[in-house]
Amino acid sequence: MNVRLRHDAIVRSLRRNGTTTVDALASEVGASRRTVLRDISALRDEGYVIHSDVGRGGGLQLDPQSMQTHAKLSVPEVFALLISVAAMRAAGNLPFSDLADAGLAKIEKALPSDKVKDLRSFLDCLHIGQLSPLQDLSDMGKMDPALLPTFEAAFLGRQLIRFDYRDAKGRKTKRQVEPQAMLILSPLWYLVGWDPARDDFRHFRMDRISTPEAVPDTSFRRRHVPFEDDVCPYSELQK
Amino acid sequence: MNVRLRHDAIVRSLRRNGTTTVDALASEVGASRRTVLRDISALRDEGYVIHSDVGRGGGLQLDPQSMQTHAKLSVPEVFALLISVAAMRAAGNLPFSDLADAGLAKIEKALPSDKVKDLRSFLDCLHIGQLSPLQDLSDMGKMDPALLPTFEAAFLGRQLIRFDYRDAKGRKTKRQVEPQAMLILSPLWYLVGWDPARDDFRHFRMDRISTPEAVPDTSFRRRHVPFEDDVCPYSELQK
DNA sequence: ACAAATGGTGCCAATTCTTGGCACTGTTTT
DNA sequence: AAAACAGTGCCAAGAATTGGCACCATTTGT
Repeated sequence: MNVRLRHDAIVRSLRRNGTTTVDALASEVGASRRTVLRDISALRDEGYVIHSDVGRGGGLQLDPQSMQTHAKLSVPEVFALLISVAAMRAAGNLPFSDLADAGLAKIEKALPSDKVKDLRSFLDCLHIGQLSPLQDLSDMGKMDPALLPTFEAAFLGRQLIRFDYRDAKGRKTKRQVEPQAMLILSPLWYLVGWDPARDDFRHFRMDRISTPEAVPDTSFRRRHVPFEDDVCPYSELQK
Repeated sequence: MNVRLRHDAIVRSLRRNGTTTVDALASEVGASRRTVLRDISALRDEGYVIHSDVGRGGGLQLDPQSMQTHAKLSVPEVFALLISVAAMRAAGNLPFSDLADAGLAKIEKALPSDKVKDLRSFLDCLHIGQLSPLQDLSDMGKMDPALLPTFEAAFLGRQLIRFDYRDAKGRKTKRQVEPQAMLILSPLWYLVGWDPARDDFRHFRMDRISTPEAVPDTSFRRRHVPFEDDVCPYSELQK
C-alpha cells in the first residue's frame, strides 16, 4: 500500500473509531507498528492534531477541529468565492468574515502568483455598496451569463468591450467602452466603463446589457474611477 | 529533490514559460528526460491539462484553466465560506453564485461525512433575508466574537446557551435558551431561541448579547421555527 | 511495588520504490 | 530525408521506505 493511501486510511480510521491504539491501526492498515508511528508523526507535521493518552487504557484520538479538507479548486471557482466573501464583508459586520478571509487567504496562497495578481486587480475594480431603498427594482431582468466572463477577460486583457444596451426608458443603443470597474449594489450589478466616444464614464446596469463581446486589437489604460468612499453615489445611477 | 517539489517546479515552469520542451524542463529541474516525462504523466493524472505539440517546433503548454489550487482548509473556515456564499445567494441574483456553489461543493465533498452532516444541519437553521429599510440601525453595536463559536457548539451539541441580553430599551436580563436558528437580516444577525421559561420562541439581536456560554449537562429537541418563506417577518423583530 | 499496556525514539538491514539511461516508435516541420 | 519533438517499455543502479528490535517513559490496575 502506498504511503498516501495509508495516511488516508489512518485518518479515516481515527475518525471512525473515536479512540484507537497504534497496534490496532497497524493491523488494520496492514503495516507495522513502527510505520504507523512514523505515519502519525507525519500527519501531525501536516497539521492534524492527534491526542495520545499513554499508559494502560490509553489510545489515539483525532481532534475533529484539526480535520482539514484538501479541496482542488479551479481559478474561476476561487474567483467566485473571493467575490462572495468580499461582497459579504462589504454588506455588513458579519462575524464570520474573518474566518472566511482566513480560508480565502489559504486558497489564495495556493494559487499561482500571476493569477493572484489578476484576482487582486479585478478585486480592486470591484466596488460594493448598499443600494438606496428608493430604487425601483420592478424592471430588473436577468443578467446575460456571458457578461461576466467577457468582462473579466476584457478587463484583464485591457480590451474594449462592445454590447447592446437598453436604458431606463427602453431606448436601445450600441456601446463600446473600456471596462474600468464593476459596482455591486445588491441585487443590481453595474459595469462602469469609460466611453471614448463621449470622453466620460458611464454606468451600465448589467441586466440591461446583451450580446457582450471583447473587441480584439484594442487596448486602453486604467483610469481612476471617481467613487466616493468606494461606493458610487446614488445620484450617479439615476442618469 | 523530492517528487512533490519537482512536480511543483514543473508546474511553475510551465506557467512561467508559455511553452517549453521536455529537455528544457529536465535541465531546469535537474532531473532526467525520462523522469520529467513520468512527472508530466502524473500531473495529467492529477487533473492538469498539459497540451503537447509533437514535432519540430513543438513543446509543452499548460492549460491555465486547469490550474487548480490545493487548499487545506479547516472546518471553521469552510463553514465561514459556506455561510458567505449562502448569504450572497440569498441577497440577490448574483451571477457568480453558481461558480461559488461549485467551488463549495468540491470543498464539501472533501470534508468528512459527519462534518458535512453538521454543516448541513447548521445551514438548515440559518435564515437569510432582507432587512426592512425602516429599521433603525443607529444603536447597532459590535457582536461578541465568542458568540458564534459558542452558538455553533451549543447548536450541534443540542446544549442550552446562557447569556446576558440588553433589549431595545436598554434593560438587561439573563437568558437561557435552546438555540434553534440563526437569522441574518444584513447587517443585523439574530439568534432565534426557544425560551423554556417563557415556553415560546424569542429573537435576540446578536450585538446585544454578551458573555455567552453553553450550559453543560442539558439537551433539547429541535423545533420547527415559524418563519414565513424562510424569512422572519419584520414585525417579529419589533418585539 | 510490580506488571501490563500503551506511546515514542534510534538504529540498521531488508525491501520496495524511484530514477536515469537506452533503445525504440510516432508525428510534424523544414 | 533529416531534425526536433513527445511518448513508452525495460532494466539496473540508486534512493527512500519499511519492519524488526531494543529500549525509554508514562499510566493504570493488581
